[in-house]
Amino acid sequence: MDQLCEDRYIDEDKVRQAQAYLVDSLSATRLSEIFKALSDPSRVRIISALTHTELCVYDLAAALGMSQSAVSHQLRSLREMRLVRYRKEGRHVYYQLDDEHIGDLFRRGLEHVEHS
Amino acid sequence: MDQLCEDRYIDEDKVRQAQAYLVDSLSATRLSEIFKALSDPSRVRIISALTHTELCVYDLAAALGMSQSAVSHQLRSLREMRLVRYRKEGRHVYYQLDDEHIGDLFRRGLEHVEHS
DNA sequence: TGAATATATGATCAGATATTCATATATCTG
DNA sequence: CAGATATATGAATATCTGATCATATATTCA
Repeated sequence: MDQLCEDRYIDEDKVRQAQAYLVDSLSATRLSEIFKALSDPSRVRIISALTHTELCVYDLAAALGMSQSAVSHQLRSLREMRLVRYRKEGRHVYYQLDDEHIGDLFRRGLEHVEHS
Repeated sequence: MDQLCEDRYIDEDKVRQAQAYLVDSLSATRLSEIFKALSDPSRVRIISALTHTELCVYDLAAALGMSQSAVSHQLRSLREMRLVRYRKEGRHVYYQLDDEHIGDLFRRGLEHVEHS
């Protein structure tokens, strides 16, 4: 009864129908994490720089006008999200994109930005 | 001279080449804002609920298991980003997606999540 | 080995964000 | 008009985030 009263004003059918299409919580979280990777201007620029070539950290920082430390911290996140991978060559660490999906999303997002 | 010394260890050519492909700051910011819209699990679930039908605020809240207030605050952001639009019908406000790009990015992101 | 170079990381801090709570506004209904 | 319903919003708060600074680790080279 209390249950009914609490829910009295909700359109149960619409709610159930919406829930049927709703992504589950785990997928929602994973999805949000992918988009979070591209939700910061610095990371967008890092990703864009890496869409055409690999770069070592300091060249990347120089190209972006960011500090080495800031870039390194962001690369750490991107690494943990498995969006970039690296290879070491002497003192240098060269980064490149590791996830074709990200490049894809990046390009599609960019199209949208450019067409509006 | 100082200039040269500061830049001594950077691969100028690589940096210039990377900069040629870099998105400009404005595009990077716009792009990051689009992705930021989908960078939170609650908003992902709101967007997913609205991909198939319009919903009024309380039904949306009920479907998501969120408070009316929390949903309303998020809808405000989504409104300001022009990602959703609404129509009023009596006391109810029905929301739907306003940006075909978002639905597109959402679906593509979801594919990636489901295939990995 | 010691100095120079390249990158990573911990601490810190300012600003952003998401939620809750209380309340305001608006609409409908009797 | 008064009460009920539906949504919006401001304040407060806890958490997250991104940058900086200082410093640690690792590699090369003289």
